[in-house]
Amino acid sequence: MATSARKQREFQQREQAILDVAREMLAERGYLGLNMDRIAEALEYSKGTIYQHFSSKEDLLMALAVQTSEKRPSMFARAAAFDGSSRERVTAIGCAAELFVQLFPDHFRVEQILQLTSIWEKTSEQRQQLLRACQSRCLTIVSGIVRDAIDEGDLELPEFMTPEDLVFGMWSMSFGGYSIIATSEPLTELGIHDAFMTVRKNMMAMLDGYGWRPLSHEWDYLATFERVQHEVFADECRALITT
Amino acid sequence: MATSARKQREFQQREQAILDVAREMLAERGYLGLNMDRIAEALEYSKGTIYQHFSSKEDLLMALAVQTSEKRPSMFARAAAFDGSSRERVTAIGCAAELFVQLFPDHFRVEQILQLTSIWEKTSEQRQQLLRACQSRCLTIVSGIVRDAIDEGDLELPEFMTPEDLVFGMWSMSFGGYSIIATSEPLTELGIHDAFMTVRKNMMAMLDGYGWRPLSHEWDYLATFERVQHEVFADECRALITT
DNA sequence: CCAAAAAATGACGACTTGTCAAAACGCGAC
DNA sequence: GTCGCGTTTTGACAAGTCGTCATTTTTTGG
Repeated sequence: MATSARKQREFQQREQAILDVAREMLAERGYLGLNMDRIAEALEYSKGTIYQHFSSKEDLLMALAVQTSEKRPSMFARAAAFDGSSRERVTAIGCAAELFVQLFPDHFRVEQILQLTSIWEKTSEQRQQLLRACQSRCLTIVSGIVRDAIDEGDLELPEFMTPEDLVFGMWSMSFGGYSIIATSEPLTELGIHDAFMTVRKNMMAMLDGYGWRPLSHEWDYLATFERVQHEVFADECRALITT
Repeated sequence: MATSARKQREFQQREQAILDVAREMLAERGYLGLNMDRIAEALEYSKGTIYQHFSSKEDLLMALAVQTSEKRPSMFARAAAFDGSSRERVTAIGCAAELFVQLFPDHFRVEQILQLTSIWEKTSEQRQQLLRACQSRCLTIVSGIVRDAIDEGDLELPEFMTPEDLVFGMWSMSFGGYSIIATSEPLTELGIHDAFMTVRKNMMAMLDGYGWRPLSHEWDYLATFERVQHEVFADECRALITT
């Protein structure tokens, strides 16, 4: 007999409830504090039931990562559709990336945990691919903008450089910057007073270095950044403030 | 009664042996595969003896990180002493950073494991400070070069930007880039054929963007890079090749 | 050679993860 | 209503790990 629709709905609701509890637990007590028994207890289910949804603790972790990761390509797509020059559009991507880490501050932790190979290996192939697909979609969106810039004559890449090489630079800069922000706390003590602003400026410098026109002294990209916040990600920004 | 010198030496040798075995185990089987019982067994000591050296598994991990980390500031210092323009010297730092990750490819993993807050918290305050001190020494060396550049008139930073903000950019770029290289394997599939070279070029673009003279089209910094490899880090490069 | 100090041992308690036989449940048939 | 059968849930359990500490072994100085 096919499982009734109601049953299925309940199953999905429970899965979401597990994820919610797990997310909170992870944020509060870290990877070692995430505990299948406690999750079961908190939800008043038995452990066996939890294991009907996730084959292991690592699989649960991966599910958490997938759920959040899926929001990034959609944010990137909205940013890429911003009406402006190619360089304004890549600025919009920067805005999306920054908002993403601010909206989902725990996601970075989860991703870092999963990058430990011994943990990654214990997760299901299927979920691994879901995660890779998100990454790949993001990269495609950004390299598309780089190609547009070249086609429109705003950018000429040096010989032997592909658009992907430049995307790799932006990726490194943002991933590295946000990782450092997330893990090395006393950045103000090191002389960095607004780390997110610093990431933006360093990114602008790199794009200036490649000669992506209009250069940052010819156009106020910080203003573009704010326009994107208001025009494209108004809801997200509001959510961030009320949090 | 003072412990005899021989005893002390043996103790230190054993500590090193533990670290060696742990390092290998970690490289082979990851964080979850690192196991105190197995370490004891491999060395033919009892577990209690291992715990005389390290108060916990996490403490052992931290010791591993400290041991490798200490080599970075010394490499940075040698790079900073390179005889050339300020921008050549910062290129030398880039060379040191790249060599460091290539010489100690596992170190990145260890650092990433430690960054999981739930693990970091279980390590001793003393070792935490050792690690922070290494980081701080590196930052000081690099920001010193930036200040030299400003003093010598090779660089003017935009208003409201400190030397540390620029150092943060270089740090983000290299940390992010090397992290991605270490964890996202199929980079060639994404269109990045020589990821280390790409990091170098992206770094040059950022410094060009800040107008750090001589700019990269006025000076062949890739040649400088190779000179540094031969003149400053000849031994390290040889070690890398023979590995 | 002996006694006291130091070092090494490994059985043990506490805690986790993941399994699975058994119990509880849901649902249609009668 | 209640019976029977397939499904779902349960929690005791096996296996594995960390870290401890009373006990045993080794070393040292006299």
